Amino acid sequence: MDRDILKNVHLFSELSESELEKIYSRCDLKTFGKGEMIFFDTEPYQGFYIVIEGSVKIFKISKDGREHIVHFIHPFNTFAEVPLLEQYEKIRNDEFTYPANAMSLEKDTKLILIRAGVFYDIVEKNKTMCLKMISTLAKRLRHLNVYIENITQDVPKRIARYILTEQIKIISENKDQIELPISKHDLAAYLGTIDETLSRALKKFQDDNVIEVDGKNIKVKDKQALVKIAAG
Amino acid sequence: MDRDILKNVHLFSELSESELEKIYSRCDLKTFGKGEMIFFDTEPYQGFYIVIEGSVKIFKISKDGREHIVHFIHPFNTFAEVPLLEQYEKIRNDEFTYPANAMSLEKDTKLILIRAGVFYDIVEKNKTMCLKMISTLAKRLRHLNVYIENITQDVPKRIARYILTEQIKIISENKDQIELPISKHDLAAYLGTIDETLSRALKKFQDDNVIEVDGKNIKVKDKQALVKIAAG
DNA sequence: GAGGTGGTTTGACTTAGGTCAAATAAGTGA
DNA sequence: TCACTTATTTGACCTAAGTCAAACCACCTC
Repeated sequence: MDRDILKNVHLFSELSESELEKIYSRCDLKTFGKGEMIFFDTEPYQGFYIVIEGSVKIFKISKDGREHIVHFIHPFNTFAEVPLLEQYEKIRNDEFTYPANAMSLEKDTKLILIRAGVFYDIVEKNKTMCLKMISTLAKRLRHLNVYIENITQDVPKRIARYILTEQIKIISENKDQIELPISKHDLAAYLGTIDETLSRALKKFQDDNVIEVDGKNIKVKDKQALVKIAAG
Repeated sequence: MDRDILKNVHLFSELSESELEKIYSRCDLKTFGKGEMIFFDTEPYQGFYIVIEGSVKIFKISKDGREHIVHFIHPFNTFAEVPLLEQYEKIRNDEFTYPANAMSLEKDTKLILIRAGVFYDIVEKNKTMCLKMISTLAKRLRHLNVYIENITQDVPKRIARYILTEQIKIISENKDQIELPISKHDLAAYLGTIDETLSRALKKFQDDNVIEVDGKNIKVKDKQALVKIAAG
């Protein structure tokens, strides 16, 4: 791994060369296969991760066995920083587990593990990083707020919202065609539902001529209708 | 208001006298009646609040008009800091609304409003405060995680969990008797359900001899059973 | 091309929990 | 204490979305 990769990580973008070097020399690079578990919510907390390549899902399993995906993490973003930060005041406490499970979604997901001690050393000396951390947390908080807002809505609404916000990314390239970046199973879990319900709802949209589904490809045929459903 | 009140606010607990003075001289004290709105999620962001007396609920209204309470805020805690922090990098941007609604829950809820500018001035010079902010956010994040975990469970489970965690506070005074700190309506909204469903579920618990309900007073008669339901 | 192995879809069935409407109980100010 | 508003409970009913079981499909590998 090239050390300069660390510069792409927003959290580290304003560190000095020597600080980067310090982190680089003390972090672990790990590679995971598709579907491989990165950690369980039962295991002791070691530190947080940065995605370099591939993607990761963060999820919880409810007692009835259903999976609920809370985040997808893409390259240069971090995950599992929260226990670290929450513990800040009782620094270096050992008995702490991860708050959720994490699984690799792609064949060669490359991650960097930053151990708690390394992080504390840096953050204590670096206010900019501290502020960035705050900003990251705030964004995550907002994300969870949206998530909560969504799961209180019905499934078609959640799907419509998902498609519309996904589409925003694509529309900038002038297309009404989007490609799901994840499997339908993961999408269902992310939307807080199950495969069957998602499948049926998509079919209904198709029957109503709102979208056209072909595998992972979705073509929006009636954006107005979709917006209306999403707004509910 | 006494200036020393600010010392009770965890976020400010390690500020110097002069810093406290600066905040004190530049903040607004506001009083709200029960049920009075503090802000709507449509109005421009002004700054964050600190509860001095009384309590506050933070909630969202879904399009079908249902209310979902996300937080209850009690004395010496802050709320609505997130937009402030998220904006940190584009400091002092004006066009921003509150992410949710806030309403006073008691007759004389006293709040302090800290405007964005004041906060930025302080935090930029004070690393401890920065770290505390991180820790606050991290805790809030965890709270939301629990919240999400809960709303994916069925209503009886959510109630059981609520009772058990509420009871923890009381048990320290050796009681199996708890008193709901909020109305049943608010409890229902907090548990992500409606009054009727909450009522029926409580009745069921009572019929099953798990608890005894008398207005806001709940007596736990069979803690084992409750634990079992909560764990489910 | 046969046989796997996930991912996805369909159908038949069940149910938690929502809606609507109305009765009761509690709380509050004059 | 009365009158009136607000909170809580109850009953009858309905529906979104979950379960279970089975079929289908699209890639892979051998």
